[in-house]
Amino acid sequence: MANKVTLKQIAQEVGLSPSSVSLVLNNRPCRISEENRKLIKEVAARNHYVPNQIARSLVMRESRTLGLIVPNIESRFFASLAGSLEKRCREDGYALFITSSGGSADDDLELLRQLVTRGVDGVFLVVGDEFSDDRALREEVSHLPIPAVMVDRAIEGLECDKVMFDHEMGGYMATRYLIEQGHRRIACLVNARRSNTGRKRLAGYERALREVGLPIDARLEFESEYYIPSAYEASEAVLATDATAVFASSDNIALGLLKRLHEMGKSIPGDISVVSYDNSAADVLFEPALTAIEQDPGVLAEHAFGCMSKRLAGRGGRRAEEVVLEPALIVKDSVLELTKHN
Amino acid sequence: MANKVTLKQIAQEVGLSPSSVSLVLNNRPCRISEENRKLIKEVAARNHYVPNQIARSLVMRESRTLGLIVPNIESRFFASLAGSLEKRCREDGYALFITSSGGSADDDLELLRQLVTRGVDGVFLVVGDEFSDDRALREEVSHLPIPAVMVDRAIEGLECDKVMFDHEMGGYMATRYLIEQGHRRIACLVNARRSNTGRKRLAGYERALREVGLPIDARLEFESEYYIPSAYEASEAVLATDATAVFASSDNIALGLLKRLHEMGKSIPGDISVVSYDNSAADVLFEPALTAIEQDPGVLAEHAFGCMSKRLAGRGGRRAEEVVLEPALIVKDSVLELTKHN
DNA sequence: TCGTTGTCATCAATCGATTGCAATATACCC
DNA sequence: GGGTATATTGCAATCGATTGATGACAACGA
Repeated sequence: MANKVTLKQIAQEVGLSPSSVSLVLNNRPCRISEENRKLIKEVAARNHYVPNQIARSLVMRESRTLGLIVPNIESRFFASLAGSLEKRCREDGYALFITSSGGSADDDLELLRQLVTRGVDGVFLVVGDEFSDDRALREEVSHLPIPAVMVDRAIEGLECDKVMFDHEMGGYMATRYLIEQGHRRIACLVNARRSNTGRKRLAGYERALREVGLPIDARLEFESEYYIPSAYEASEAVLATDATAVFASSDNIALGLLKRLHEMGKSIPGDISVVSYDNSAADVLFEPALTAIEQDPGVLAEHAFGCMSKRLAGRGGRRAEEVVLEPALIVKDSVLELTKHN
Repeated sequence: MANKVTLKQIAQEVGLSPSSVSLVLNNRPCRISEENRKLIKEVAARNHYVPNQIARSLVMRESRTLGLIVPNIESRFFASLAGSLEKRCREDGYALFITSSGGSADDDLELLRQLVTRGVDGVFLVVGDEFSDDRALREEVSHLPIPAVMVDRAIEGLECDKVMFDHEMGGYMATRYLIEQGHRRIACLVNARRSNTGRKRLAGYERALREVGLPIDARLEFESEYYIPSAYEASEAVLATDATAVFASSDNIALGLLKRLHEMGKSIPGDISVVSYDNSAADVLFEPALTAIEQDPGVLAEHAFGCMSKRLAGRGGRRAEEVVLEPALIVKDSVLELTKHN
């Protein structure tokens, strides 16, 4: 374990002042003899000198570092988002610090503070979906000294750049598609109690039904958290209905459902049709391949970075920007077309 | 977007010196009147004062922050490792900065520098598996001014704490199990060309065969990257052999294999048995459930943090510590027991 | 000899916090 | 009232780098 080498030490060794060393190593326009330049660079290299960014950003007031807070890095969707975002940041010379909060507003707040006080130039926030008490978090975000972009989900009523897919539209598209395929009794399995996105997807589901005059039947609306076991538990009740199709509002929910279906010896789409959400596990073999509403994390990342970039360049407008992206329906093999004899 | 508030400003507002404010806000033992204490805290709160960690760690020379570099955060295994590690760090009051390199040694190096110069107190490295040119990286790691712990994989010949599962043992266990189930023609699909771990797993596979006197047949050893499409491509050749079982040296490889198997109408384990690796997608429905060698990322994280913790406390030995963990065989339904009539 | 120009390099302030030591004010004691 | 304790608070250096302002010195012309 080597010691940290400082500018001053390098300066001492070459017999010049710290200023000169700094100037040379940063390739600033300055009048230092070619001879000394070489010497400085050589000594710096030999000593494995790396400038202390902490000291540097203290005076420069920028770190070319961005932060990201996701609720759970172990989720495929967020992992993918984080991956895309990091690549994008790096392209522009920013490092991205990815943090995972566990989903509670308190942890979110703590991480946000950590990032801010560590001098990131901006933060991407995937927070505020769960209905934990987020007043403190909201307060903090609204007083942030750096730009923030909310991604995928938002804290309600907060003036802040937002980039997200239209969850209501996604729910609508999924349901609409099932209707078009001749389904009339369509159940849904959503996380409406604890998630804004879940609520919106549910709203879309209901709008699609309403639009064609189908009844909104509370007995067909089921609740599940965004975790496989939760959906697995909830699925039994779903299967006890007379629904011919289910709209599962996330991949994990679909996976839980599938597991239960499989155990009960039901086949898809023979016994029941399924439309899933996210499509984030599309590369994994499913039997059958799941028809799903896709929201590409890469696209989300691209737009989020765009917003951030503008703000960082001071080109952001006074008002918050709101980017709403349209999800896509990816048709595969999990929906049966019913002959229409309703 | 609020302005950043500094100690000095708070001091000015309360009419005391910055030192006093610092002392009070950090709850240092000092003799400041109760009255002023209250005043300071109130003003600080009202102004949303958050200490600038950058300035602070400059003088304190510690940031209570750790860094992690993984090759690809989108991989389930690394995502899970990152998640576990972050939780563990937080328990001890450390924030973890997760970065994802993309797998090239150059990017690893760049990220490592970023982390170090940003003042993390230590780094966890999941690097050095791919055979890119890692001389510079190795050089850098060996001159690091902070503790480093290599996790899951290591740069060969580098004196540095290491925590990893015994990959050779994993390959051995998988193959041994297949042999015990009566298989004699056992193929393997590994990433031996570009991965140390792959090489070791292959070595384990060969040891198991050798141990029972089975021939090591190069025609049964196939190469695949750790990505689904790569395995998918390679799988056709595997299926053209007379193997009754395949050892797939990662979950992704197994998934690619399964996809191809499925397309060819082959059933598992009826037509061919499969043992996979990682078991990181265990919660996902596979048909059938995959028998696999499991290496729990949580365990890896726990030990890695343990090493780091020791180093940070100065309790680390002079020599590097090396923790080798034994993987576990998780038996499920993808292996057929053959009646022994070899 | 003085002034001018040009070249090479350094000074010193600054970023925002921490902290050992010094300083001031008040109280207390004989 | 003189002197010591004690309670409060401030000074100034420090961490490691950046940068606008300045200085030193040589060569050259008049």
